[in-house]
Amino acid sequence: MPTSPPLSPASSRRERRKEARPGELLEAALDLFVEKGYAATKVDEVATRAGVSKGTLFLYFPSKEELFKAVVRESIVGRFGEWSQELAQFQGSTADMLRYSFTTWWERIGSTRASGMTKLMLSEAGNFPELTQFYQREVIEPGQQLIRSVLQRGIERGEFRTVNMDYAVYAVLAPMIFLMLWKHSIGACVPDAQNFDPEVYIQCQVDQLLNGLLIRPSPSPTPPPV
Amino acid sequence: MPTSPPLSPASSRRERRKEARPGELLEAALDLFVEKGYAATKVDEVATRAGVSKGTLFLYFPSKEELFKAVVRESIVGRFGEWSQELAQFQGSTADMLRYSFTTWWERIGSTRASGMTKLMLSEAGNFPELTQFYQREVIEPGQQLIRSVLQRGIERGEFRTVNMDYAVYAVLAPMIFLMLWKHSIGACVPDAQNFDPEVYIQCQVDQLLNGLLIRPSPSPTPPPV
Amino acid sequence: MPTSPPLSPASSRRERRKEARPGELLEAALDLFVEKGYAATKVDEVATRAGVSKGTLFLYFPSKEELFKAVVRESIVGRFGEWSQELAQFQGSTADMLRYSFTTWWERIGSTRASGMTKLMLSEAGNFPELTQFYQREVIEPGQQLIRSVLQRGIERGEFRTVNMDYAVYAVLAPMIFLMLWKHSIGACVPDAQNFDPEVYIQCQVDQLLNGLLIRPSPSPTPPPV
Amino acid sequence: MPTSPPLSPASSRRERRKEARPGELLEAALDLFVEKGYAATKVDEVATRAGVSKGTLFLYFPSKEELFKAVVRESIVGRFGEWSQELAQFQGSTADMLRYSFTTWWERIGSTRASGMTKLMLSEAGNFPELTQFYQREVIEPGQQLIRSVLQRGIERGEFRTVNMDYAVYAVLAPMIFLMLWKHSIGACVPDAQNFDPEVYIQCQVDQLLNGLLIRPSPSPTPPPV
DNA sequence: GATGAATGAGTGTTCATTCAT
DNA sequence: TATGAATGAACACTCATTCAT
Repeated sequence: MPTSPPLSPASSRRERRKEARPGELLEAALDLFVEKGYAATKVDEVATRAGVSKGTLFLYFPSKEELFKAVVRESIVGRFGEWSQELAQFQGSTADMLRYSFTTWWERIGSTRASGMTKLMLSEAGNFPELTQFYQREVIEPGQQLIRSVLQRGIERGEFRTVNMDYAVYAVLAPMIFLMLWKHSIGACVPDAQNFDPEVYIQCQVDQLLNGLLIRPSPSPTPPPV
Repeated sequence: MPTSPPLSPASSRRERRKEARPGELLEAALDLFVEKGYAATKVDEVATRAGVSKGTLFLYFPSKEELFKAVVRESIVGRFGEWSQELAQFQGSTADMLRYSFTTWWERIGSTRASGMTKLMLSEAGNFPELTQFYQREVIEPGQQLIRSVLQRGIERGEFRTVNMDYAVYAVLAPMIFLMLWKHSIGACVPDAQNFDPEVYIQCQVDQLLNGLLIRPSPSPTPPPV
Repeated sequence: MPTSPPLSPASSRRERRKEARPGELLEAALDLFVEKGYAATKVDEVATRAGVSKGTLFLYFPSKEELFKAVVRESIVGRFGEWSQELAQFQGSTADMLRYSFTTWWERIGSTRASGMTKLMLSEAGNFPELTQFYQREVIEPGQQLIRSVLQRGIERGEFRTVNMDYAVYAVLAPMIFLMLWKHSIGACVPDAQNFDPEVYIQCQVDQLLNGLLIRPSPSPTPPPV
Repeated sequence: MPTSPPLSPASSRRERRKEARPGELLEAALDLFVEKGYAATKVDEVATRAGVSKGTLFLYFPSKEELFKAVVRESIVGRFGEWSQELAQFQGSTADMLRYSFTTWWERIGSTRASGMTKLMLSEAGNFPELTQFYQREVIEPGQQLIRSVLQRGIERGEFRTVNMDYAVYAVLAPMIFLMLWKHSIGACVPDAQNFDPEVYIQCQVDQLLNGLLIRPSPSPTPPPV
């Protein structure tokens, strides 16, 4: 080819951008879906925010619905594997382990945009049943498994009471889900709810989770070593 | 004509229907909003389900948005007064009181369609800022107050630990919100989540709430009388 | 009849009102049609302003269109007969006669609601062809005839130039129509057009009509008596 | 293929259409607005007549109201500049100048569809207050200024009587407005009004405007040179 | 006669999706 | 590959008209 080869950085930038297109679109879509919900998000807006035309969006995603599904799939944290390993190697009391779990969850998920995704997923579950099942399979189930393993450890090591495992999981899950939901609904709208501090919330929830409400003879937050 | 005369004119079919219209429409709207979400619910469908024409709906509600607001108001607001009185007169331990609160909440709200509206309200919060503030003011705030009063009683009577009240409220609220959310999202889509029993869930949550996870010297769920 | 005869004024009032219904409706309709035009006037509003229900309106007028036609027909001033007689007996110069015509037209038509009717008729002419023809026959034609007779008198008495009668009529008509139109369009919207005085306008138009723009040797507004 | 290649890409059918769209839509809208009035004109019909779909119309005009405004702006505004210059350079008597003004007005506005828009604008003035003010500012005011300048010239050169300028303007304006109104209302509906010749009308109006009705010593249409 | 609840065809407007360039 | 002009099916909402009471 006698024409000039793509030496110019502009050209390479373009190439890079080209490959990055779907990612940029997913980013933009994630933001908007989280911010406004599925129906209120316009593909036009997604494309514009991603810096491409509406037509281009449909080059990569055959429909708005597929775009949404892709966003959910893409933004799902597949980090349960490493997380699981991390916890497997955890040294120390299970109470500390639980506390650590909550803290790292907040750092890695709760405080990031991924939490918005979860809220969105839960909100739209009814309209995307297959997606919901996918989500259940890929996120919920592994997540619950992780929680279960922590609880199991606590029980086996004689630190935790022997609770009904099937439902105890929710005692751990609920505060997390609640926090994600709250942040993206009431918390984002009602101004005087702004002096709600997520990190304090988490500390209180863990404390509550471990110690319960009732006065106990030995009031130490962490139980005495057996 | 010897046949029964229309004794009470108010009981004529037309008249009765007229008075019932708003209620029937709210019923239909409640069903559909809960089932499909705000955007996916068409006013046509609401009207049809209520057995009237589209025009009639607009006779009673000036817009879809107002219809939604009316459903929210109707389906959630207003029972806090009697509830509050009920609890004020409660005899017995605060643990029992808490258990009672959860149970009646489930009977009156959690297990009804109102829970679907709560889920929807939280999902759509961002799209209806004024409604969200109304909801915060009329529902959330009174609800939290109720919870607070129970916790306060427990602490004052020496039954509960002295916890950070501002955040302890969420330890009670979160399981409820979670349950409503769960029922209407994952729970409604994932078939094998069907062996999830809300009543067991509630019992477990209350138990957990009171006793915490950690082993305690006296393992009785309700503490021995001091 | 043992029941009380309708002696009460309330009853007679009602009866009177009943007979007056169509008139009240026409009044209200005239006001609203003039104010907002045909399309922007809602039958609901007409009925409400007339103090009856929408259904009642349709008892007297089979459709909005017929109501409009009735309004036009009703509000037409059938006073051309007496007017014609009045002018036939006029003593004095035809210039004075013209001036008198303008003045009385303003008093009887131009300054009254009837002028709004004319504006309305002209605005909606295209959408009500049959009505327009009726209007032409009942209003325009007699009106032009009246103007023609004045001009004719002026010419025959040697006061007016011999002008093309078919078109000279419009020189008299145009200022009147213009005034009616202006009042109800620009004049009603543009605030700074408020220092427009219709009576001065009329005086100027008559003066102009008689004397023209060009300088003339004898500059007296009214010509010297022959 | 030996057939002519698309030499200029801009001339491709699609491209050319694109650029022509707003114009075609304005044309169609102008026709329909003039023919049926604002309310009776359906955007569907406008689009169809312009050969596009309804959606396309909203690509170029955000609402029916804006379309209407655009038609008004397009069809009437903007020729005052050149007109003003033309008249400033006019040589000859002011009577001739006035006659010339009427003639060119008829050629450029009166006889075109723009006159229909003027009529519509005046009819709908009350329903579009902001548009009416715009119209007043952009059309009426400059137009009156033009007329005023002609009259001023006549007076200053000693050709015209010293008339009340504020109202004399209407003596020139009224015949024009009347003609536009007449053409599109009575004139378009009443068949026997068809032997009304606008050009004769204009000649007569100018003659009348200059000479008035009254007999004058020197009956020459144009005054003798001073 | 009078009501006003009910209707449903019709209207402006939106927006995901297509496709010629 | 990327564009953006074009589409048309849908939707919320209106309002003249009907009719049981």
